[in-house]
Amino acid sequence: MSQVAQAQAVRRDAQEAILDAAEMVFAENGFHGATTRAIAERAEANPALIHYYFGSKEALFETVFARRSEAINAERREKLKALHAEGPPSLESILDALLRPTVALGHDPARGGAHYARLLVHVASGTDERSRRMTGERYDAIARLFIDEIAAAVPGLDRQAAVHCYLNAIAIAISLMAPTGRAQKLMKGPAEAESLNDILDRTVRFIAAGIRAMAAPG
Amino acid sequence: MSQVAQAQAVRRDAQEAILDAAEMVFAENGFHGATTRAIAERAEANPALIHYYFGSKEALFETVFARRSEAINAERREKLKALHAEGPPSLESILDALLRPTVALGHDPARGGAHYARLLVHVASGTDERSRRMTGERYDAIARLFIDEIAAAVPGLDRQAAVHCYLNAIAIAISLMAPTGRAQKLMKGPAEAESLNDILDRTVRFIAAGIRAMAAPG
DNA sequence: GTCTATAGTTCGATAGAC
DNA sequence: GTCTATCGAACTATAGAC
Repeated sequence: MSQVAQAQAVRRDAQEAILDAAEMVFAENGFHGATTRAIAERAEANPALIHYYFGSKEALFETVFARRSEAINAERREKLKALHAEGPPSLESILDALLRPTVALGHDPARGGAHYARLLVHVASGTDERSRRMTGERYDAIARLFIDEIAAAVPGLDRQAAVHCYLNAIAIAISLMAPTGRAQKLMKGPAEAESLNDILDRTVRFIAAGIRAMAAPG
Repeated sequence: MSQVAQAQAVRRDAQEAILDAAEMVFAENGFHGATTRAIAERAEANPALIHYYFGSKEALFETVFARRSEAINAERREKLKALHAEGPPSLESILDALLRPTVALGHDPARGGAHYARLLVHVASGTDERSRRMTGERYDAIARLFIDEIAAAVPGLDRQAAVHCYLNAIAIAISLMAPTGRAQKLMKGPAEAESLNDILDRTVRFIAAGIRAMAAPG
């Protein structure tokens, strides 16, 4: 490796180290609860590098939020494509394609997205202007795609109802992304360990039944 | 009114003005995004009064969060009591009793709880230690009560499933508390205005169907 | 390209006058 | 009980050395 290539590798690693650290620190307490100092410290990088690479704390936040969104939505589209290759997909398989890429973030350590999952909870449930804009920019297109899929899979479901069904599904997905331990706390007896597939199966069954109930009149 | 009583009235109003202002400012950007200066400014009170009355920003935050929680849960218990006076309540009526007092906060201006609704979204969806503790302190008891009600209303639903059903219901309720306009944004055509009763009716129908699907095996 | 040092604000909290 | 004034710390961001 030439000296130039090595320098570029170091430089790229430093940027990614900052992004990884920022993902962790922003996940903990959101945008306002994080400090660029804490991010630089965790990245073992110089505080000034954050501004050199990203320009501002705000720009770093948006970069971190955007970084994994394309991979998530690409995975969703691939799953949809695979489903359609086998004929009209079932509502359950559509919901699995929608939920699995995000719920897995918090439950599948191999993916390394646990911190992004918590960050996504912050932004997706935020009511401030920035959160709404960022959510829209990265997730409105995929939302419309899945709303159309849901509407097509359930006869009698009009588009307005499909939108509400999609938002209900996402609301539940958000609550599953970042485990808070509240379920275990509310159980009376000892909680059984649940696999990702168990969680998705029961959740998809719940949402699918809810959606079909919205198609029936009255 | 005596001078003493008047002074006490003024003092009580100042405290409440700070609480009202804090509710608004904390609602906007959460705990870390709020400043005691902004709260004092909006309350038209002296910044030092916040520490005099409440001790710290942290204590003020917890006081604001707790202030409306008892009223919300008392309303839920009253609704449950009224339902039981007419025999075993239906699942739908139980869910209405659970959701209406919180969803109404954001949609019923007369209640004046729109800011608390947004604050509740922050805390209830937060994954940090303080959010989890505060949610547990104020809402775990009522959660266990409704989990028992749901389990009793749906034959074949075990307690573990009832806990998940409750959490799914709350996740959807949280998404409805603070309107973000995303539903309107995702509609293709012009959105029809929805009343609180319309929102609750369709949401209760969705959740009830989901819960009943969890009772059936497989 | 990466660092040190620090500017310029703004924060939560408090001391002390009245 | 309520105010003014301010402290010390922490913040984002940047200027300038290397």
